[in-house]
Amino acid sequence: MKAISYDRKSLIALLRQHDIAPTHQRLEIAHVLFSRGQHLSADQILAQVNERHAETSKATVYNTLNLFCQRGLIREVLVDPRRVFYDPNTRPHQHIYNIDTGEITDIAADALQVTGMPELPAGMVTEGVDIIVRIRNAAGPVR
Amino acid sequence: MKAISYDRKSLIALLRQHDIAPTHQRLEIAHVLFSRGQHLSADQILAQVNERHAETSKATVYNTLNLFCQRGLIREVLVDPRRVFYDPNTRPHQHIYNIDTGEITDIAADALQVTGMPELPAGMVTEGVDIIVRIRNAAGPVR
DNA sequence: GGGGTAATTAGACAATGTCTAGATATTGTC
DNA sequence: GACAATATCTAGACATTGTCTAATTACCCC
Repeated sequence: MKAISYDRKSLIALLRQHDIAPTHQRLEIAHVLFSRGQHLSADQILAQVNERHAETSKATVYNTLNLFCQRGLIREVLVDPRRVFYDPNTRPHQHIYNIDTGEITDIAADALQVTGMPELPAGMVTEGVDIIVRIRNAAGPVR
Repeated sequence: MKAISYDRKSLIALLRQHDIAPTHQRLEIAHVLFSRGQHLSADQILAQVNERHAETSKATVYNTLNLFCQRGLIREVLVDPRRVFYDPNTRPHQHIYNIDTGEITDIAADALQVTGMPELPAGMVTEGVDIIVRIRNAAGPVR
């Protein structure tokens, strides 16, 4: 990750760059996502935003995450059928998913290369290629 | 797809090969999956199995799909955060997902090649590599 | 055919995410 | 700053997908 300082001003600028009005709640949510740089679920974000004082509702967290996705500020990661994770890193990269622990790790895009992409039907364009490498402990899950 | 006839006897043999007792409900569910060779959600399978006469409960459909997955008879496909799709083709291959229509198409495994897999942490093994190519209509979604 | 085990069932429950209508905040204009 | 217009936020109802439980039913083997 490039070293970016995510103070209040940087976050406001970041939202403005993506045509998002920087409200208090949106800044709180952006702060949680970008300061940790981790892959978090809506639930985890809701909990962290309201850690000290309850100040953001569930609806706002979901609305905001969907808005951030639409505007290209963050990305969805679909690895666990039970919930969506959100990735503050939108530069091209792929993911390793530990099916025992649930841990998600990045793979740099320049490491992984895909060749042999088939022709798409006429009029279709590629929106993105998601790669998930599922790993587990060789000895089996810890019980 | 290899041409396989999925009559009752073949399906019974298929389940037995995977250590699954061939009950009436399991055969119905296997029939829906293998005769169409499509990617179906639990809901779609439940509806198709009970199309003529209601004979299989929701719980059984979910239990059976999970059992089939565990025993390697079918595979989960995670492309839509709202529901899991099940793929009767377990040979190595990847998927194209049309984000406008929801359509899922196979890519033959020998077409797509991935190079540059990073080293895994000690004691970890790869369970599988899932690739999803998200496509859409170049002109934007039909409204 | 009887007894033991495995499978199935209806419906309650859980988790994640969406929607609605009313309240609150923000912004631009004077 | 005050106002109006617009955008955002909220609580809680709702929807959907999937799991669990306790009781019933089917299957299998002797």
